[in-house]
Amino acid sequence: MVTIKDIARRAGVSPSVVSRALNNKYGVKESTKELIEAIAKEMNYYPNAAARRLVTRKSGMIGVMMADISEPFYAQIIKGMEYVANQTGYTLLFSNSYDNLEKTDVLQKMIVAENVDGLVIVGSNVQDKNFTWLLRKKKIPFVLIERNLDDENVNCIWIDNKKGAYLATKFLFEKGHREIAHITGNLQNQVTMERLAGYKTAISEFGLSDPDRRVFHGNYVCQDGYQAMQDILNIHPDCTGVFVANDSMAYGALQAIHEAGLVVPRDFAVIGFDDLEFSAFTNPPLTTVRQPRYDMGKKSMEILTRILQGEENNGINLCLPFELIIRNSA
Amino acid sequence: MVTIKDIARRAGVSPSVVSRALNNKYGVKESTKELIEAIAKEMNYYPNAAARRLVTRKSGMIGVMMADISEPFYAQIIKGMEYVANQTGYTLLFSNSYDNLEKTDVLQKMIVAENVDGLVIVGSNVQDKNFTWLLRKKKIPFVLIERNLDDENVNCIWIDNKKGAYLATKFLFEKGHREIAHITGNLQNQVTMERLAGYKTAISEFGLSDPDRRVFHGNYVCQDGYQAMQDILNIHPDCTGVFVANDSMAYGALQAIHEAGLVVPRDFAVIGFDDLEFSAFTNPPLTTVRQPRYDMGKKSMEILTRILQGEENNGINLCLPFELIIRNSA
DNA sequence: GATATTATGACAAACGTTTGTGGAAAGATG
DNA sequence: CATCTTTCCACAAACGTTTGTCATAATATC
Repeated sequence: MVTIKDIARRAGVSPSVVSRALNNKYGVKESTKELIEAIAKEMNYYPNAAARRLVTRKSGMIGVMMADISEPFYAQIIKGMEYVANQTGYTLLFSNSYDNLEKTDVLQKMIVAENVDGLVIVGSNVQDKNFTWLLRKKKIPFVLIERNLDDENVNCIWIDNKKGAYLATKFLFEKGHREIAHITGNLQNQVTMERLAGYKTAISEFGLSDPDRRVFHGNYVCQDGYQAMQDILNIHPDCTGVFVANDSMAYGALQAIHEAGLVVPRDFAVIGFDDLEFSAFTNPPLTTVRQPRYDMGKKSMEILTRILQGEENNGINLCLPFELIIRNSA
Repeated sequence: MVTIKDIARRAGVSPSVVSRALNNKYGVKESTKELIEAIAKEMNYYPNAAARRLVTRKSGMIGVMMADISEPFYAQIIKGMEYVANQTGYTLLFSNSYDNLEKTDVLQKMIVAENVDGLVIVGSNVQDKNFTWLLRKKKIPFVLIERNLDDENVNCIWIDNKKGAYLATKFLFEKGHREIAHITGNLQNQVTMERLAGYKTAISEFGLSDPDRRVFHGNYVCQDGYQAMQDILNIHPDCTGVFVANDSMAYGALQAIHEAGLVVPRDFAVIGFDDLEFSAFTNPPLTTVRQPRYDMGKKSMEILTRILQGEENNGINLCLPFELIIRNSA
């Protein structure tokens, strides 16, 4: 391993000068700085991250917590975050919070063992006061994606799920559907509840039948949408449209409808939520509510880095626009 | 920050004893060990990773390089890797090698700055001797996924792409298709060439027309499959089947066929490669060659950890089985 | 040319661990 | 009781940086 001392020896200076030179600090002659840089490059020197972190008490890492990194929903968010992380030199450290129990320990490790400089948490339930308390005590900035807390000390990036769900349902109504079902996600999830609320508001507003009657539950995966859709077709043969809480479940619903011998959108209308990459390629292409996922990731990192550089304070609350993408499934 | 010294003071022992106690090392009395553990827990102690890494010269991290973490292809691989990483306590450090230029620098950082204990590289072209040289010199074990080098010092996990492609093409032939096209991936990629070779072998063997005539190129994304399929339909109206080098492009192909007013599989047969989660939900569900992606990820980490624990040597060459998944698109 | 000022670099401490070495206390053996 | 082991723990060095302080050399000022 080539260290700062090796370079110092070769350059005939002390290690501290090398450190200052390589970090563009004040107090080293231009010519020796150039010499040192040349030697460092020639010797293929990279500063040891552990040593640097130990003394600076900064890790140069941003922790990213999500339910399950392999969910396609997160792909664009990650890409957005990486885009700015690459520019600013931060390293992203991912961690899955499959269930909430684990989360606390994973978080602790990220915060106190790995010493992350900042944190972005997407879609988790952070009622847990312990958690924000720790972060605040250690003054670690964090931003929540898919959450809208009205705490003016926490940064949030979100979309208006209720309105999105409302408009999706309304779209079905305007297409002439009167018996509209809804497949929800996990009921512990705040987003689920917001979308459900938007659906119910629309149903009530249009004077349709009891809003609770046609609500079916899933957990945001294809298979659940498939199952729920089969139930809907069995229990409510008069149904002609469904608003599905996310695209993955909508895929399953499309298949169930198809297998029942019905044709979308002629016999049954489906509208999803998220606009995953793949939704343009379903058969028929899925009408859905687009979330600006790439932007969500990008903004989250931008906010974080600005706070870390002292250019901005906590308390950003960013509501991003969604967009109704009309394709052929409704 | 609560350090080992704080615990030592509270327990009335020296820091070294605390370290040994917490790491289950020989030489500390059972009762004091229990005392120390209790205090550590009460004070919510987590060892500082930077300090530990600095002295042990081990990072507890495994670097993972892939072209683009947001590609759905990698999701299950990642999940497999995480499954064993969670058990063994390693942390995964991801990095994208969008293009090969960057790769070297990213790798250098991973290896010499972050000090990763091991590396898994999926799908990259590692002809680059510089690269393996550095890893070997530093004795960092690594495993290549989707590669089959006959260097007996490097660990490889792969599937027989040529055979898979051959069987996929053969399947179309047996279904009665005589004019079979192929949409390839990026031609710089070894996997692409293997699948192309399998296709050509089949075409030649069955005495079909010049194998090169119906080969079209894409770059593994939906849009390319869509485009290539349109070209096929225009240029070769006699074509009735296509073997597509991966599922993403097959999705695009399905859509192009559908938009041309043709029905799959009645008018045109499509067979893909990979078996992404989503392929069961296309319309019609996609017939494809399944790669055991979860297993690939899992095995890669298992091999790595065994090597790191000295239980095994380099030179593992693991050929995993693929499987022809017959659905309704062919 | 003497003094004041600035530019440059050397020195050493610190970050929080791990680990080799040695020493004291406790126990075993005769 | 003397000696030999063993058990347990304290001490100190080391890992590769960064950074505050101080010394010297170079330059400027009069």
